[in-house]
Amino acid sequence: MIRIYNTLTKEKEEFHPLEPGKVRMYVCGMTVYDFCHLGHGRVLVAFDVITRYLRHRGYDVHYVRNITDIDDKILRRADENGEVYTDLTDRMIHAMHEDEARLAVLPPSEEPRATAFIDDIIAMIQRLVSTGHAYPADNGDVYFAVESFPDYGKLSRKKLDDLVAGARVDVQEAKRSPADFALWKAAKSGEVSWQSPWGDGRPGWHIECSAMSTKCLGDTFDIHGGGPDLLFPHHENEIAQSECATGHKFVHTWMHAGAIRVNKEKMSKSLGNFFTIREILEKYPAEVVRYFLVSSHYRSQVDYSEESLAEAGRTLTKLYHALRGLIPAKASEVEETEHDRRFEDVMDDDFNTAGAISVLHAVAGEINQHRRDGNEDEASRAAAVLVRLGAVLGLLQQDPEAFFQVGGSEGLSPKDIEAMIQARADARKARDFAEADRIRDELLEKGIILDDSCEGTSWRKA
RNA sequence: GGCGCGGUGGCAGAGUGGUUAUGCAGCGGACUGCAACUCCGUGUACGCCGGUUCGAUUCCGACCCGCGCCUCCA
Repeated sequence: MIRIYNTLTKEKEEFHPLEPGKVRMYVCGMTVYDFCHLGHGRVLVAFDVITRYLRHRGYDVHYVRNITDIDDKILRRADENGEVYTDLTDRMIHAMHEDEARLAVLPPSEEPRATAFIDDIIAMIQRLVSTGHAYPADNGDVYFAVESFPDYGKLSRKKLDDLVAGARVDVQEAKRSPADFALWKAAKSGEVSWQSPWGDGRPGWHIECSAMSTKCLGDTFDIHGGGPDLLFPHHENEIAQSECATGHKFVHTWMHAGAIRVNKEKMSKSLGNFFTIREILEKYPAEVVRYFLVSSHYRSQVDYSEESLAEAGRTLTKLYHALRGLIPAKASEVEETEHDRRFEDVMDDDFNTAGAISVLHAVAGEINQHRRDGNEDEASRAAAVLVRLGAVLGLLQQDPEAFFQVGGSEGLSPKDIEAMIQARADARKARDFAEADRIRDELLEKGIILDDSCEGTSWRKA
């Protein structure tokens, strides 16, 4: 039985999808005006693992992750760059797909874009206007009337009075209440716009997710996820719009990832302390970054640091060492082990990936023991277990040699390295250990570590 | 100020009312020509103070500290 922490109820609940065996999940994706940073990466990887695990447990998962490709920030950035906004969004969507692929994030089942759903967005706003939950204002915008929805604040636990009193919200003459938010924004001259009953304009920030999720998954669906900073106001507003428009409960389980921090502060656009995924991937192998993300629970805050990434690299190296030189048995031919059961036990508990990784280490230890005992057959069966459990976390799917030797060495081709290894082997055979060690040291200086074994010598990047 | 989350061994990070997390680093041993890899062994960790209990790191209360949201941000 899978249990999931639901932000709406603030409790871990047994997970029962609305339709047995089927999971309908929506995750807020990117607003595409810049490269993805590690915070985006965390959400991408977290929900990728969740999807993989739900499928592993036999659910048919329909995973929708949107792209918001029209918005103030996009228009501003395109303007700064002096380009058509669609050129910017096309470029960023392409970059995002590259980042995802490198992090081994599987594509969602559907990836709807806001600009392809303008008709649905307008239809939803019309429904809200006609039922009195929204109103066109004098400035040409259409606003959601927050006070028309008594449940407003149920997700973020905020009281409307506090929000208004806080006065941090955008004070707008045109709004009836300061907490009201825009569903439709009137176009300024020269801006991209779509026709609507309220004049030319474009959607406000939150409505696109309500329209797309409802269109793709129905009025009510199982899981809605996203980053921690979307909880308010974005998700709160989505609930208000959707429940008022459809008259049904919007989402059963709300899931929010924890923040990535840098020096104890949240990594964020506004603080400017963010590292883009591609920046990080210049310094660390993608799987190491993924391992780092998966090694803590998806809801906990996690500090990004060079040291943490380095440690993740050392640890992942150890796991691949267990697989190196082994041909894993066919996973389908290896029956369920107690490791599989333990893995499911911990993952069933709100996707405890940290616990799951400890199972991976237990399996690796078992492989190494079998190998040491010369029990190749058992080792290859255990390797199959390691690879199949790794797959659920999106780890350990590479050929170990590819992992160890990624990129080769500066100035040395794999061929050069092999030649030096052979020269060292000859020296060792002649018991010229000074020469053998000289060669090993020379390679080490160039970032190559040698591992001897009874089958010969293999190398890896330091 | 309001709402919420958290403080676990040198570090990272799970978990539990009484029994081993796991990983990295360290130390001792085995293996090795020497290393690396691997294996074996090795650490009286649960912010502070009360309470409940036969027993609390785990439950309850207060306190201290850190973080997040309350405004665009994943």
